[in-house]
Amino acid sequence: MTGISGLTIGEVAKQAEVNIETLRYYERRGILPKPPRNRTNYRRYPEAAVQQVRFIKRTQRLGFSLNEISDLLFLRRDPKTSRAAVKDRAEAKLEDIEAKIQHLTEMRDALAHVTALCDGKGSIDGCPILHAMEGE
Amino acid sequence: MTGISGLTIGEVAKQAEVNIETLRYYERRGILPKPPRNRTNYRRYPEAAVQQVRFIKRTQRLGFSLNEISDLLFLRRDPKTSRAAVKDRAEAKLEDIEAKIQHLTEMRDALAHVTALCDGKGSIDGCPILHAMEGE
DNA sequence: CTTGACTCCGTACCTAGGTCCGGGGTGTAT
DNA sequence: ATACACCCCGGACCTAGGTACGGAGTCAAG
Repeated sequence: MTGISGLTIGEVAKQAEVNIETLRYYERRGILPKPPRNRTNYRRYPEAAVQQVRFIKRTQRLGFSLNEISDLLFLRRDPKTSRAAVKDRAEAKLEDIEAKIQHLTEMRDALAHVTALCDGKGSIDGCPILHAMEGE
Repeated sequence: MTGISGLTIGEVAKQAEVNIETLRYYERRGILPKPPRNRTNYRRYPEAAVQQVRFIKRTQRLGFSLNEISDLLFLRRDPKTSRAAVKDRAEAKLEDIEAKIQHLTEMRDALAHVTALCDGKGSIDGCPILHAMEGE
C-alpha cells in the first residue's frame, strides 16, 4: 500500500464484519459515500467508515430496508430536518413490524389449529391436515 | 373452443383467483399436473384443477413455500406415507413461524425502545434515535 | 370474413440484498 | 524476483414467486 493513510476496503470489511462485496454494493447504492482513491485507484476509507457501515447494519436489524436507511441518511444530512421526521419513520416502521407479527400470528394460529386435528397415527389416506388444507 | 370438455386456463385462473401466468408457472414448477391438450394444443383442465390451485394457495397462506407444498403433494401421492410425516411437516413449519415471530418481536422491542428516546421536538442535530443507531 | 378475445411459447424482467467470477493490476515479504 | 494476498471493474448469478412481453395461432360472434 502507498504511504497515504486510510483503511483499505478489506480492513473496513473485516472491522465492520461484512463482505468486501457488500461495501462495493453499498457504494453503488449510494448508501455509503464514495471514499477517496490512492494513486493506484484503491479505495482509502476514513476511520469513520466502519461506524457508518455498522450504523447501516444495526438499522437493518431494526427492520429498515436499505432504501429506508438511505432515506434516514438523507434526513440526517439536512440540518433543517426535525427530529419529528426521524421519529415518524421509526413509528411507521414499528407499525410495519407489528403488522407482520400480526400476520404471522394469524398464520401460526391457523396452522396450529390444523395441526391439532391429527393424532399422527395411521396412513395418509384421510389425513385430517391435508383434508383441512383441501377444503374450506 | 373445441367440443371436448374441460376448463380453459383462463377459466381455471378466474375460478381459482390467480393469474394465468401463475398456472403456467406452477405447471413448470411441477406443482400442478400437466393437463391434457386439445386438438390445437390448448390446455383442458379437469374441474379438480381449481381445487388443486386453491389447495396450493391456502397452504401458502399457512406459511409453506412452493417447495414445501410440492413436498406435501408428493407425500400425498404415496399411500405408504404415514400421517405422522405430514404432521411432522406441519409442526416444523409451526416452529419456523414461531421463530419468525420471535425475531420480529425482538426487533419490535428494540425499535420501540429506541423510538421512546425521542420526544419529537427539536432539530435533527443530536437526535436520540439516530444517536442510538450510531452507537452501541 | 373479420374482429376481438383467448391461448400458445420462450424469455426477460421484477424486488432485496447481496455474492461470485474472471481477467487484470498492485503491494510486500522473503 | 517471485510468490501470494490484496485490490480493481463490470456483469452474471442467487432465492422466491411470480409478472410481463411479443409474435404467432385459434375461437366465437356478427
